[in-house]
Amino acid sequence: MPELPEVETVRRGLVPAMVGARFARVTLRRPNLRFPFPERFAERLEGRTVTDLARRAKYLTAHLDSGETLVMHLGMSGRFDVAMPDGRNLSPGDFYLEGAQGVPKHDHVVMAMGTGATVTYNDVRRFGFMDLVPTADLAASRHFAGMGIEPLEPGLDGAVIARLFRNRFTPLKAALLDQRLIAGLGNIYVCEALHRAGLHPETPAGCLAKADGKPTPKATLLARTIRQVLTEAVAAGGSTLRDYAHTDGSAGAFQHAFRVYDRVNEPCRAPGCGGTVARIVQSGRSTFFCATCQPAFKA
DNA sequence: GGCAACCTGCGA
DNA sequence: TCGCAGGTTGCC
Repeated sequence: MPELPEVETVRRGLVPAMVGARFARVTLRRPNLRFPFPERFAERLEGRTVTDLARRAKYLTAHLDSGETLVMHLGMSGRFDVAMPDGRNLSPGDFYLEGAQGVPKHDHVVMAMGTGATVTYNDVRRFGFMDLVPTADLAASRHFAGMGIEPLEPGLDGAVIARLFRNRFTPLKAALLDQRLIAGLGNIYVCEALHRAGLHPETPAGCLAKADGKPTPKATLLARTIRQVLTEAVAAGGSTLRDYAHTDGSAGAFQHAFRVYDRVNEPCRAPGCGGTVARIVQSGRSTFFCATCQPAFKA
């Protein structure tokens, strides 16, 4: 469940259980997720204290007092179950449905903290991964080298979009999904941001830059709608889709605010539009848009 | 650039 | 049974 707002929601849910806490016991239920776990993974965590839990794009980074950083990515279906010592369950972002036998399937990593809290990583499809990197090398690591701008940090504006997209013929949809340009957007929020900006997803990305490289008004608008949709989604606790249950009120709610995503053949939610949401496939993935709000680009 | 691959589950 | 799913990678 992993675009920027969901990962940020997870981060906030993990902070009370992890920051300042020591790993007492780390149990791996299998040798790998998407990649093998690092050498001596559990031993390198056990006894170490988490000094800070941050997010970069869709990655979580837990800084340890050992000088290493635990890097975590949720892939498509990764999530955390957080059991606090007082019995509260803070599982952030979403919740898995308990299996028929009441045993959660796909619990791959169990982290027992010295405080008594237990943090369990669950990932049905195992596209997520964990890694340990020297904190000093983090920015240059394979995970973060070449990563694009953080969209909610100050700086993403029309001029940046124009500079990043200038001379590119790739469709806007693909350009916005390219983590080397802007890092943190995924399928949902790209569709939503393009809709709010009134931009057709097949528009060549370079169309947002004028001949002199300056931003078009649409570039400025897109920068604004990206930040707007992400900010609203973070405030809503992210989006929770289909197969996840809402159990204690902290699951995401932004899916109710989708204007186009996963709404093919339903009415466009733009005020007074009256159009119908369409679905196309771009680089193998669904794109949802409203042809009325987002007309094909004309040069 | 696109596209299949990684893996599992769900709904049509 | 097939198609589809919030991501990323590596190979055309």
